[in-house]
Amino acid sequence: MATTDPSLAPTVASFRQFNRAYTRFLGTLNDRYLHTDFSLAEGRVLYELATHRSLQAREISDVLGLDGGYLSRILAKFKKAGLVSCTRSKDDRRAADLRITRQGRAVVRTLNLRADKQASSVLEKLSAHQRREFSRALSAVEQIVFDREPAAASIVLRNHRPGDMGMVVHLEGAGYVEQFGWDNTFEALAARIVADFLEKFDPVRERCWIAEMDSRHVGHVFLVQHPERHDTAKLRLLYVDPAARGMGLGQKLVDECVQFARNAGYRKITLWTQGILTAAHRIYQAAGFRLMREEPHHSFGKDLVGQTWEMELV
Amino acid sequence: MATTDPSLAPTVASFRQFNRAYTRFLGTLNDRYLHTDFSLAEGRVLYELATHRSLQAREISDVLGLDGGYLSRILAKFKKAGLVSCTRSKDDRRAADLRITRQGRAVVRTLNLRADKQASSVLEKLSAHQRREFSRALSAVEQIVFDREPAAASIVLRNHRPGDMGMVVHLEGAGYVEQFGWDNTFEALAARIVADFLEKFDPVRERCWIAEMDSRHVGHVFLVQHPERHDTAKLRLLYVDPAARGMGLGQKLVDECVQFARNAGYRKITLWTQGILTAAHRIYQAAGFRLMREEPHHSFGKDLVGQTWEMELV
DNA sequence: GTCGATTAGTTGACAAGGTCAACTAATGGG
DNA sequence: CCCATTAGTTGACCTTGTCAACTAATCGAC
Repeated sequence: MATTDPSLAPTVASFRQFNRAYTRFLGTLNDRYLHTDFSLAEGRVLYELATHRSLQAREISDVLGLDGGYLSRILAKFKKAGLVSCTRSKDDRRAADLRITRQGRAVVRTLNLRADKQASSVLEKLSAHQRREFSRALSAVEQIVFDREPAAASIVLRNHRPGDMGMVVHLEGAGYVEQFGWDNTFEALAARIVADFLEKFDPVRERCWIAEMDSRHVGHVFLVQHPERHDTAKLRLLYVDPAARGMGLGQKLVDECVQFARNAGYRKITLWTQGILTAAHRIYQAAGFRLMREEPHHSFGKDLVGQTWEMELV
Repeated sequence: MATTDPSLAPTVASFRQFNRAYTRFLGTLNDRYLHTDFSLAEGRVLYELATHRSLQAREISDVLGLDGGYLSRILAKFKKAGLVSCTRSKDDRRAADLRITRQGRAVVRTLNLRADKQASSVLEKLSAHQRREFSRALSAVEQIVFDREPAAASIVLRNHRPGDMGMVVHLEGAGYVEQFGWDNTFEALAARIVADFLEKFDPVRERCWIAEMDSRHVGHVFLVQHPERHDTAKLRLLYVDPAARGMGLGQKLVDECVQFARNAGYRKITLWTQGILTAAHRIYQAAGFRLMREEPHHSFGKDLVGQTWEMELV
């Protein structure tokens, strides 16, 4: 029965401690649902009704996993209080179409207001930076605990802001070391690239895109002026975090670069990459790049094959 | 009633969503407490008894916030099952000293094992990197939601690893921009400093310390060889995150530097800082540095006063 | 069409978890 | 010594939620 990996132990311990503490926290939070006459289950039913034009009891009990009998009584209470109206369904005369009434909506508004105020009271003392950190942490926990597949739609591209270059170096450094066992001279290279980028940054001819998912930095790419040739752009530091793989993010980032380069008047884009980064090659190929040269070299503590890819812009 | 800051709204929304989801998660998690014959409350009482040699009912109900009558019944059940023994207290013959029995401990072990297994089942598919991220995220959430004062004891100093330099740049870049309104040329400078550090790193004469609190990077400092003078060390990039202020971390980091410099045979340590960083000055002063020179300069988008501090090592 | 299986919703019975107040017995301060 | 207080127990009761039996409508197969 050697089911549990012992190296997981510290994580398990903090996870359990967190769960204990959060159980207590949510207990007081949901205590007599925000000091109203509603139970948590009732609140959830009302919320469900408020977010749909019309529902049947069946659908509610399915979604919320409530016992049919229990739900029936909750709905009876709501009907009596005038919070929902109930008409026999046209299609199926066993079922009843439930709709929230004007009063029902008023109650939901009150509940929402209270819940918002309650949440704010915990969060109001946070600085803007802490707020971002907090959102990021919540989404990280959710993703792992609920095994949530992140939605591609929730990824936002934006330009760089202070602090971003550091994250770029961090992700590149930690990522390639973990995945390919490179040493930290690679991190040094990344740091130098971003330092150069910031210092010589020409907003008309150069750009950096940061991909964020729920405020978390999950990818990036740079397009910069080639140091020697004025009509050539260089694509650098393309990165997609493991948390956001398989969502076409790499392609999206490269496409942004190509489009920008075209608009900026470049005639050619070039990039340098490594032979082992096959996932990236597919992206470059799909975007229209072609492999021009390969040369072996020893860098980052490994024997690697450097590749130069190019793309002519029409 | 304009109590709530509107810019907090997105954070509040994700916080509430998280709470809803976590309520459900903990509900299934604690459902009939791990499929044993114990309720969650019973489990907590037993846990409390297992972690203390001897307790009185009063203490338990205080700590766990349980109703006295309810607790009494829970304890009656435990006594009947032989999980706790109960002797009238010597000091106060109203009260009873409760102790967990051998059988009781066996039950706790079983519960713990199950809880561990359950937690592992959520976490086992994580990579080492994700595990660290997860621990970090949990501790960030805890700190904000439970307003936990971090314990100075929980801060660990270690040397740099891959990914750390990026975090250094990130924290410096985001931190000084947020606090003092500097522009991102400062981040560029930080990136260049860490790139130089990694490339020329001499482990005998140079060092970087990373301060971690619950796996989160909350501070750092560098001690490097002075570029011109062989007998002089340079202290660079001292940083203490707002989350770890007031715990003497800055002092601890500087002291580490001084001690290392002494052991490495340096005769002098020098550092360059800015006039507005008064909190840091106190630390340097306390460590034995003296302000040598000041000169105004325009950098990072601001008018600043550069300061050179030095310390002779005996 | 019609018959049996299925489904929507309701209802009664009941169990688990938890609260409240009254009670006993011991303590402790004036 | 007396009265207010405290530790713990117990009975009454409430809320939440489950289960199974029930009615009424529907659906599919023949």
